[in-house]
Amino acid sequence: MARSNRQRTSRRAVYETLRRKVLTLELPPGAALSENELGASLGVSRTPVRESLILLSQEGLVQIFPQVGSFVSRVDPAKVADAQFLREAVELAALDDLPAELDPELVEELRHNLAEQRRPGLGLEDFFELDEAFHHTLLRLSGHGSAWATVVSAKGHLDRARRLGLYETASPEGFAAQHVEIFDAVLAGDAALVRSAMRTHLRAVFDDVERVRARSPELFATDTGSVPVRRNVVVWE
Amino acid sequence: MARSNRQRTSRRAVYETLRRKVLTLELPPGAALSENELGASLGVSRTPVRESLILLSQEGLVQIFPQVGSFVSRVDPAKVADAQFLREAVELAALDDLPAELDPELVEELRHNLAEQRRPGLGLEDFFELDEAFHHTLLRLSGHGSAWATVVSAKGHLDRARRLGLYETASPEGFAAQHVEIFDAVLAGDAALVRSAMRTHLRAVFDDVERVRARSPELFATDTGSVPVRRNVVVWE
DNA sequence: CGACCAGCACTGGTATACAAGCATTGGTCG
DNA sequence: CGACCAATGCTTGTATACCAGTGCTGGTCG
Repeated sequence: MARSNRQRTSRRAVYETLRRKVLTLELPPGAALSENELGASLGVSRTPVRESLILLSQEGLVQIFPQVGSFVSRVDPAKVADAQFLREAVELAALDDLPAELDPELVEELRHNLAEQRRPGLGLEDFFELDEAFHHTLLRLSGHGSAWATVVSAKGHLDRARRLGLYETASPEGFAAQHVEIFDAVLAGDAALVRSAMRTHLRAVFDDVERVRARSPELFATDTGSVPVRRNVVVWE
Repeated sequence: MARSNRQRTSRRAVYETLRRKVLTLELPPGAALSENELGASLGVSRTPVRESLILLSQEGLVQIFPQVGSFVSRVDPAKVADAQFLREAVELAALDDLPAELDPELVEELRHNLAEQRRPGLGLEDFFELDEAFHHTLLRLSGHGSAWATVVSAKGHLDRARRLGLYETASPEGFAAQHVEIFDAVLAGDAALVRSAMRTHLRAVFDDVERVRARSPELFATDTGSVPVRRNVVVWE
């Protein structure tokens, strides 16, 4: 008898909330995160908050300085590059490994996803969700869907940077078109074309990040080892 | 002014101890992990133990069932395959990305490492350490050394399985020879040869795991969702 | 004898109390 | 006026107390 593994513990809720807020920049890079404050504002004690921060810290989204404070990590260009490299490696390897017969259900899912992406008046957050699902489904298509989890946890830095990029450029249409290009190449079974289309797509995302960096350097880390000052520079509000 | 980021908190010590014990199979798959017992045996309270277990659980090395118990994860073949896939993707992509001029310092490090691997009377644990360092240095050679951290945290399952394999076959010599082969191909700058040698090597590791599985099925998971019984079946002892 | 059921012991989840350490800040002293 | 320094309030780290829920177990009742 399989038991529901879903834990609706308060730690899980806090973790997901905080992670979302960090990724959506609602908690901007550099913001101070006090366990006490967060607990009070979320209506729980320090314990679940603290445990969530530890998890986020392992993902690199939060930095914890003992006896000093916890802070939302600044976007580290080196880590963004790492995430980019890892993601590209995994996604390209997966596409190299596509089966001869594609799962029609997943293909239909992709088709529907792409249609949604082109829906007029689509919100930015909605586009991100569809984008995530698109890439995840591509991985599932090659039978390596569960590797997505690792990619996700590694690409936190990349995601924040991408979001910054889209907030500025505000044109998901170009990316959506690239998605279609990839999808068509997959359907055509043209491995080389799939590879180059995906690589172009992912590199475009990366270039976007670099543009943002030139404009908003304060969100990016310079020295990862340095300890930020306490309360003065806090962006929190 | 850069501050020492090294935290020598008790949580860190507990985490590293537990992780090592899980990876070396000193805590075998399926073993029950009581926060109270562990705390008592390590001389700390539940808190650092608990936080360590949460971290290990995020890595997939431990499973936590609320109000039931925490257990060392059984080796999940699907996760082993995932780790294998991810590792292969990353390492091959890195080797595709080698610079024209190799860092002579790293090359020397690799040469020294390989010499150590062939030292007679080498212990199994020592070989593992060298093996890790070898692959990590290869990544550094391509400038993607920091991506290794993600690979490490994802390949926990793979490592345990590999260890099982080496305990049985007990012949690191074959793997050491493959390492030399890869290294020589890198020096020669033969990208295609590098790729095939590395792929052969990693696949050999994976096949080893499958052999072990046939012999010791009790260490492997069948249904990841099922909750193990409490104290009876415990392998601990 | 067997099925059932209530109590019990143990689990992890959460809240709280205390400890150790850092940074700011305001005052004092040279 | 400036450098120094100690008090103070904040931080995270750790220990402990309590809670809700689970599986086992032994006794009871049919």
